[in-house]
Amino acid sequence: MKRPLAINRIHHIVQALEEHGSVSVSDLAQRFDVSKETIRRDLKVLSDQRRLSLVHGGATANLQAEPSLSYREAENAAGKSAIGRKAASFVEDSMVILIDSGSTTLFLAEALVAREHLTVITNSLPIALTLCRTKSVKVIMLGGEIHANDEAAFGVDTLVSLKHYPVDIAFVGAGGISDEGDFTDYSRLAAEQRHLMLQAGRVAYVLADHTKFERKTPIKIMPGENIAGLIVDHLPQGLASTKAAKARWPIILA
Amino acid sequence: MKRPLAINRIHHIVQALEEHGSVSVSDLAQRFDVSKETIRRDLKVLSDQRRLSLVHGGATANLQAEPSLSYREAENAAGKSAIGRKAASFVEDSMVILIDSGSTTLFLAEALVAREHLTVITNSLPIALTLCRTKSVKVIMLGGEIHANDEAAFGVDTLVSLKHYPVDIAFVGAGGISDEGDFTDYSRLAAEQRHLMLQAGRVAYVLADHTKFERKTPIKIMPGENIAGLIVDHLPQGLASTKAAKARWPIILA
DNA sequence: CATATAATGCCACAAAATATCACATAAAAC
DNA sequence: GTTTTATGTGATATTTTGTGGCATTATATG
Repeated sequence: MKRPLAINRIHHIVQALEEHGSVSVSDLAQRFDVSKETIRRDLKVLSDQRRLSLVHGGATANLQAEPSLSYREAENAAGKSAIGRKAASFVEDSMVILIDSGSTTLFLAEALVAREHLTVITNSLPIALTLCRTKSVKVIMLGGEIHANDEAAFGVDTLVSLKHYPVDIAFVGAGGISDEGDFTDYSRLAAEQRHLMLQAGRVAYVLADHTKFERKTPIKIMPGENIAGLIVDHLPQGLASTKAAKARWPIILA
Repeated sequence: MKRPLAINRIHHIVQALEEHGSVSVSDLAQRFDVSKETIRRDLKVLSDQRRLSLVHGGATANLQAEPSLSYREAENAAGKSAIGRKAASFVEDSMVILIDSGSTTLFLAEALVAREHLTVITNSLPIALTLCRTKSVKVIMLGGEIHANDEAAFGVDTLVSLKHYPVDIAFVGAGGISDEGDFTDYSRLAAEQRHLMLQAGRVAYVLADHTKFERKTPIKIMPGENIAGLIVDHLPQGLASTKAAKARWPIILA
């Protein structure tokens, strides 16, 4: 039996996506007279290439206009919110705290809006904006090059400014957690910056929701001696990263 | 058998929300021919994503994600918008430009969102956020203490960072214009910072709408030799400040 | 202001559509 | 001929949706 070329399907799917904004598995299966499973595999390939986003029943075009941070804010919002509130419970009035960029830490910032006499140092634009509008929290923005995905500053300027502030508690995020229990990041610069942020606080907490235990990013964030705990929403069972993290850090469940 | 893609509903809901500002559960249920419970679940998802706010019977657009309500409701928005567009016309691709904080300069930033290969240095949180979301403009944030009223960074950190960047054009605001035609500001620090911002550019433009000619603020911003013009929406007649400014600076009408 | 009434929201469960996975098979490549 | 790749199939798991009962909220009416 002759087999139609798969590349034609792929091409057609991309075209249909541009035309209609979304495609459905059943429609495509019927149109090309192949099984739905095959279409799903095609869509998975395109999804891995970031050319579309999978949704139940099909796929949808990647919207460029949608800010990536807001998108990440979307996934596991409940868990991240709980982590934010838990982290906020360690903060007392008149403290100087450092808040790293990220979707999870943004929830921490939101949990702090009612506080008074607080000084917050951050490299995140949305966190700075959220807290400065409260008028009761003093905000210091760390400058530097803005990474669009994080909506936050990274770079030499950031690292230099960081040194000038005495920080009571540092709240730092992570890109992922390795099988050895190390916190990891996607770039050397980000990992170095997070390392120095951890060092900057008298004590430091790492904020990570459960999805981070399955996410592997290539660079290790060197930990400091002052890590008081890893705040998570819950621990995924049966993962090497979970087991290693439990052995290495005090786990704080939100 | 075949089920319409849920993502299309979501897209339509978001679109209807942008168009009308609010949506109702019953209308949506009828339009898509699904149960009201399904619509409620859709709205719940969007609510978790902070893309709308639930209200009894439907949902309303969420303005919280907008850059800044205060800026959007700025007085003389039309005039400031014209100034912003005029200022943007001096900017060419691949330039490095400095944009000061303020409501007028925010309109300049919005006029630049479609540009490519541009580097923008700013101390303003909403400007940085607006431009970094374009993904085609490189943004460098000047750090420092955030002043809540300006939603922008001021201070030693800001001044120090400023020195490291070679700026083609500096666009600077002003708190007011004195009877001698000098630009003035609220505080010594802000005036000093604006002075250095003016100096930082090969050329500099001052952005001020007509209301500034009647506004007197106490501290003089020392001007540099490189001021290429004062961009205004229109000149109020019969004021000492207008006459003096016309004599001292090239006036550019937006 | 209190109460009645209708509309809306919430929850739990069941049914249907869809997704996932392991495995079998046929085509293509070597 | 063997290996690799693509596709189909069926069992099982997950997600989505609708329904009905009950709680809550809005609106009208007295």
